[in-house]
Amino acid sequence: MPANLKDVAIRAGVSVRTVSNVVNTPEVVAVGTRERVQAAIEELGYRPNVAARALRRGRSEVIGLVVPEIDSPYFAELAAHVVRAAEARGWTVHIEQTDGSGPRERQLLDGARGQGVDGVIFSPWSMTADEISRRSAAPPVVMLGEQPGVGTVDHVAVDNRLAADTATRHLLASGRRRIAAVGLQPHLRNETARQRLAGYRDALAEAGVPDDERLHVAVERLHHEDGVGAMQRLAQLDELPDALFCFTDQLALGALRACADLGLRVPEDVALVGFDDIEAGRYAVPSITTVAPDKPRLAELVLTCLEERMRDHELPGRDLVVPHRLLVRESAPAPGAAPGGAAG
Amino acid sequence: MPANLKDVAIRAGVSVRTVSNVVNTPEVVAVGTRERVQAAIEELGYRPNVAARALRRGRSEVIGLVVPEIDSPYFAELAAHVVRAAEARGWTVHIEQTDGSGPRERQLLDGARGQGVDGVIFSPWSMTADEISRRSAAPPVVMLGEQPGVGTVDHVAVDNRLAADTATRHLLASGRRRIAAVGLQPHLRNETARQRLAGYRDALAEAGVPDDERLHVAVERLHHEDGVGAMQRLAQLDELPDALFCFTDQLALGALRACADLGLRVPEDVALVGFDDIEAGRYAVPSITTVAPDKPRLAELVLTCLEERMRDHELPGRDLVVPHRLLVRESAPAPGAAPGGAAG
DNA sequence: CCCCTAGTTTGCAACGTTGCAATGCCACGT
DNA sequence: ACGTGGCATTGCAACGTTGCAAACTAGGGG
Repeated sequence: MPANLKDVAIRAGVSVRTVSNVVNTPEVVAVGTRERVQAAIEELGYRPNVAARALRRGRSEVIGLVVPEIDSPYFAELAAHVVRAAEARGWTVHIEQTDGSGPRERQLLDGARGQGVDGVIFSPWSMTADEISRRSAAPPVVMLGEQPGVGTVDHVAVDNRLAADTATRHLLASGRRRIAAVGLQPHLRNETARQRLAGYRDALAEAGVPDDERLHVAVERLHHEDGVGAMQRLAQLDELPDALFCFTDQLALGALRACADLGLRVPEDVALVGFDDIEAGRYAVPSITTVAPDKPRLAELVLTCLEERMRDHELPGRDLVVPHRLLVRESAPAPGAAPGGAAG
Repeated sequence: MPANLKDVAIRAGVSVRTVSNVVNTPEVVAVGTRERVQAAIEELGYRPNVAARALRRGRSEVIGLVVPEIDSPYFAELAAHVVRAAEARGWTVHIEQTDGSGPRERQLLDGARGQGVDGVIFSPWSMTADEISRRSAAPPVVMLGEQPGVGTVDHVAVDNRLAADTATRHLLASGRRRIAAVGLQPHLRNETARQRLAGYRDALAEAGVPDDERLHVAVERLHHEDGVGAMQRLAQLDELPDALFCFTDQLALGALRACADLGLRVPEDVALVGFDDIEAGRYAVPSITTVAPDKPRLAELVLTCLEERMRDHELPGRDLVVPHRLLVRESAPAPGAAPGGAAG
């Protein structure tokens, strides 16, 4: 049985309340008493019971991180930052996986709310902001990823449309004209993918390059294997694409693998741009040119957002943008660059 | 304010206790009452308060997963399995990162214990089983990774020595003789690395190949960049190695990248074997031959272990082995295999 | 010598839930 | 009509903590 306040109180010869004060507001306790109590705490190895504390205080100091899959490198890297940033605030992080399924997202969001977390970071693939807003009350929610319209929920994301535009322009600038867009998920209400497609179209339109729908490749998920499949399908077109804008680095890495199998050289025959800047993309051969969201900033911003909402539950929905930059690497080098050279 | 049992009780015209019964043991409640109460629960959107429940029951249904870094693909993949397996048991998972630092491991292990988790899955890089055993009591701990001796704590791992032996034999069988071992971490008490080195030596000894210490490469961490550095250092030896046994796939991927930069062909000039079977290794060019632990089984086993220990806190420390297999892929093909072909 | 103040310490109640054991109710058998 | 047994429901207390406000102590001024 772990020691509780009472045990410590008896040992130190003070009241339970005083021990609680030593733990929570040591400055109001006389030095002598404080030391005596602290000694008793050490001796008994006392740790506050978080359940009791949460019950009494009405706060658990736990937040939920609800993502489609924690083993996708992007989410894993993000989670690492979130956990660190949470720790700096004295919070711990619950992880839940939705696999991107709508029912599961709904269930978890409802579940997580009763689950005694103080806030939820939610990365939806199927649910829209609207739907989420409607499930009112309880712990504040901050969404990852863009959303159409402004609900009552905050959302934090890079400017996907602009980023996709930048990425596509980069390919256009190096002379590519048949640029495929890989990563649409029409079976999900994936607003992020839509924004990226929109940005891709912006760039094509601006450059006067026709938007050939045969170059839009839908995928089931966003894993390596989907990238392989996408490239294989593209290879069957009458005319090969000369570049791929992949909506995630994992897709790009899959496409890269498929290119190798198809005997296509990257970037000579096909250039590749990815999204997310996952670690593996930096070390691939060739290294993957990618759009890098500022992940530490993203994590920090999301937590700040939650923090503010915990203080004031009535805040209106906000729409926060995280900076990003295009990291030009080997799979889609700068316009006139000489071939070869190390990763960025 | 979320509804509580009392609100529901009033609405349904029954006692608080009956509502509690409906929630926990519906079979003891008369059908009519049950339906009335369930309706009230729906209407008020009642969710049990987990803090109160945990306080009263003495169990939180939360387990802690303490790993060095959640963004390492191996741990991310493992976490995904652990979360899924936990969910099947109605548990949620807290994630904590130690960065492999000893003090931090100690702190978290102690912290997590007071933190109201029912059990801890702990993946140490610095602490030994001995040390962990000594920090007695409170929630049960199951360790990931091998440990010397048998403490009072369970540990679950693949047979690293055997696996390393198999991997090294594979390289020897294909004619390699100067095989480097990459991934020692002498600055940590990393027993896993030691076991892998031991297995590597077993294989060399058996084959009568001298164990050249210059081919043992220590690394700071186990990331891609460490693999790059290791390969670079190996390239400066008088005589190049003709194979690398890397203790993680990330190291192997880093080495692969370095080989490309050094103009070394894989596997023709240098063969690579990794460990962990992370997704990225399956799609690399060439794909990485690797030792694959059965991760789903590992997760399942760890949770079963915890479950048993929750029931009986006095169980002796156990030493559980998870199956593994060598996946032969392109970076170190089978002995007489023709070059080329797809990943496994 | 007493009162007041500031500085410490304390008791009580409550957070929402569930274990325990008691109570109430009804139908059945005698 | 009455006792009995079984099912359904209930009240009380407690889990460990902290908010609140009261109580106590000592020191200084009147």
